[in-house]
Order: sequence, then C-alpha cells, then structure tokens
Amino acid sequence: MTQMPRASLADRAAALLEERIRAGEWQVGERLPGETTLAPELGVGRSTVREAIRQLAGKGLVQSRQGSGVYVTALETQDELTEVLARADVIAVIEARIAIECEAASLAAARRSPEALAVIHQALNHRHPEIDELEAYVDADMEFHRAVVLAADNPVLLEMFDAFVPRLRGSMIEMLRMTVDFDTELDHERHQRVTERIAESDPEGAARVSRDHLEVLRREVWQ
Amino acid sequence: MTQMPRASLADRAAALLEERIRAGEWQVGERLPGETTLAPELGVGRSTVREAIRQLAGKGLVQSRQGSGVYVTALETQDELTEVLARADVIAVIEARIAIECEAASLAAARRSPEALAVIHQALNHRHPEIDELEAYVDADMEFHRAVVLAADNPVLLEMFDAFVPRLRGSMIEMLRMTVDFDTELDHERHQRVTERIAESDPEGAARVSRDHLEVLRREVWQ
DNA sequence: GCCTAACAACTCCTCAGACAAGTGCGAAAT
DNA sequence: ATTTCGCACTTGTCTGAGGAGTTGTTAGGC
Repeated sequence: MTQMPRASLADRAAALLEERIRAGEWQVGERLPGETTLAPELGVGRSTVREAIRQLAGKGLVQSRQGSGVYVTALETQDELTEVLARADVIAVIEARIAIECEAASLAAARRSPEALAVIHQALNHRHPEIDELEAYVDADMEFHRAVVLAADNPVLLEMFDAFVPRLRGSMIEMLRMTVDFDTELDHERHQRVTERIAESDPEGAARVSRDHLEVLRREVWQ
Repeated sequence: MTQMPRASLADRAAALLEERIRAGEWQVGERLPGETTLAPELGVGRSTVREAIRQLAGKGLVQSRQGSGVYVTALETQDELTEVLARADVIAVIEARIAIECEAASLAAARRSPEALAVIHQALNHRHPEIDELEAYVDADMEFHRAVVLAADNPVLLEMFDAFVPRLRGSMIEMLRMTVDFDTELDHERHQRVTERIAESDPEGAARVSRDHLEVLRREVWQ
C-alpha cells in the first residue's frame, strides 16, 4: 500500500492563510503582510508563499497588486455570476436589476403575504430621507429593495439580487457623492409608491413604478 | 489619469490554460504537459507556470501530483447560482426567466443591432414546428431565446440565462412529453411575434409578447 | 502655507538555477 | 515469471538577482 502523500507545503500554507483570513485576522480590503514577512512566519520559502497566495487568488479570496501588497477581497469564495458582475459596467448591472426587481415587485403584489408586507413597511421606515450619511442611506435603500424581492417569494430572484448588492453599493455611494442636487424626498416618495402598489395587490402598477424608479437611477449614472 | 495595470503574466498564463481546458484540449482526468514544456510554450518562466497552475488549482480545475503531473479535475466550478437553481422548483425558475427575458427582449428592441437581429432570425428558422424529436425542439427553442438575450447586449443577463438552460432543459422535455395537445404552430407564431417586435424597435411590445409566451409556459407547468 | 518633483524604501513580479522528493517504466538480476 | 534496481521525468521547494509599480517623505519653488 502506498502512503498517502501529505499535502504540499504550499497547500498547507494556503490552508493556514485561509483559516486566518476567515477568522477575521484581516478585514476585507486590508493588506496581508508581505511575502518576506509571511515566509519565515509560515516556515516556508518565498516562492511557496507566492504559490499559496495564488491559490487563494484563484478562489477569489485575495487579490495582489504589484508594488502595493496582497489584499483580502472576500471572506467566501465567489461564484461565476459575481465574477461577471465584477467585470460588467454599472449600466449593465442596473439593467439586470430592473429585470429582477420589476418582476419581483409584480410577484410581491400578486402574492402579498401580510408578513412580507410588514417587512417591507419596516424597511421603508428605516429609510429616513434625513439620513445624512451616504453609506447608511444606501444601506437602508438596499434593505428596502431586498425586502421587496423577499416578498416575491422566489429564491432564484433573491439569489440574483444578493449577488448585485456588494457590486452596486460602492458605485451607488460614489454616484450620490457626485450628484449635488439629489432629492431624497422625491426618492423616498417613489419607494412609498412601490409599497402602496404592492399593498394594493396591483402587480402591473408595482412593476411600472419600480421601473420608473430604477430608470431614474440609470439616467443619473449615465450622465 | 493613471493607466490600468495590465494583468500579470501568471494571470494571463492561467487564463490561457483555463481557456484551453474548457475548450476540451484535455479531458477530465487527463494530464497536462509538464511545467518545463508549458513554460516555453506560453513564453514564461517555470515559476510563472507554477503560479498559474496554483491559481487554477484554487478554482478547482486542476490538481497536481508530485512526480506524476497536473491533472484536469473539472471543466467548470460549481456555481452558487446553479446550486440554488438545482434546488428551486420549476415555477421559480420560469418566473426568473420571465424577469430576465422580458427585459432582454425590451433591450433588444431598443438596441436592435442588425447583426444580432440576423442571429435571431437564423435561430427562428431553426425552429421548425415540424421537428418531431422533443429534444431537438427544446434545443432549438433555447437557441432562439438565447439569441434574444444576446441581442440585449448585456453580459449579466446573458450569464443568468445561461445558468437557467441546463436546469430547464430536462423539465421542458418532460413537460412536453406530458402535454398531449401541444400546438407547435401556435408556439412558433408566438416566437415570430417576439422577433417582429424587436425588428420594429418596439420595446414595450417585445416585453409584452415575451411575457405572454412565458406565462403560457408557466400555466402549462402548473397544471 | 501650498504644491510639485525627486527620491528612497518598500511592495509584488519574473526569471534562472539548483537540489529534493516522488512516480513510472524498463532493463537487469533472481 | 517475478522481483529489484536504476534512470528519466515529474512536481516541490528554496535562493538570489533584477524589474516594475506604489507609497510616503523630503527638498525646493511658488
């Protein structure tokens, strides 16, 4: 019987690093120690550290930038859809959002479960137009839209929506920072209209209002 | 403006190898050429080839065995979306298809590139209502719908659609086998209407006709 | 005080060469 | 015929040397 070959040093180094990343030793976006630091720390040569890092890069956990360092990009391995999303431009993502959310709003209106409606209302109340911090505003916005998709009671649509969020968050914040005359009152009003249509069991109306809302977003970005 | 740093040699080598693997140059279980062969072939050093292979190993495409070689273990990485799709029931998938394809038809009508339109027409001609083999009929159907999504010119929508196809193919074939009085003439006519709306640059019409077509499908399944 | 340019000290990227460790095959010895 | 040995070939690992890009500091000019 042949002995099971123990895993290579690079494999073990990769596993060790992955464990430390998942444990939260470095947050997403943070930089890992340099190769020359990690090598003696892990008790291996520099090229072995490099191969370990490449392995994690293949899994989508880290990303290296020449001259700068190796950065944590995610805590879980990313799938193909998020990979496509990372490359796609914002317009394409918004168009896909229109597809998902209009249908979701329509289905939500058709199904209209009282519990799901309560979640939507709750998310709507979190969306104060007065929120001054951009990040909090965008997060509250995403929470509302997710509640709508959740109300559609379709796991496929939800999975797709969740793939969008991390990609869009940054762009939305940046966009709002650029837009000087963004009317939060008007924005909030549009969300209220979506909620009303769903509450009234008006699928077509819900879809239409959702579309109008997101088309505004697309135009904002396009300029 | 700062220049976008081009991908590293190792990244490009990995992409090149991945492409050749997916193209079927080596079957699952087969051995890749040795590092010392690949290095000059790809025009890079041996360590660079090693890092490229590590990257693919991280994605789960290959696996290396010391003293023996590097072997192909899979042709595609298991996607989270496809995992969800595998569990989701057919109704949920069709609903998601409605979301994607209506918007895609609408965008296709709005953009209406002559080349994409030609592809749609070609796919439509492949869809003879006389096709007696169920599998061929469904494949021709999928080809047509994919052409529509392709015409939308949105990589995100296309990725999602492609995730649907393998999941739906089997169910569609089974469903058609059950449906005794399936009217292929009527089915073909509906596809023609979609094509016409796109050719006429009528986004709303294209979306509406697409929806009607898929709603029929949903009702067929539901019963 | 503010901005810019040059610089130094990092970082990762790539290569070449050397040797270790494991595999597989064929020839030689039994 | 079977076993053993050795050789060729594979991946694994380390090191040293530059190349290339980034970042922070510092000196100089405005």
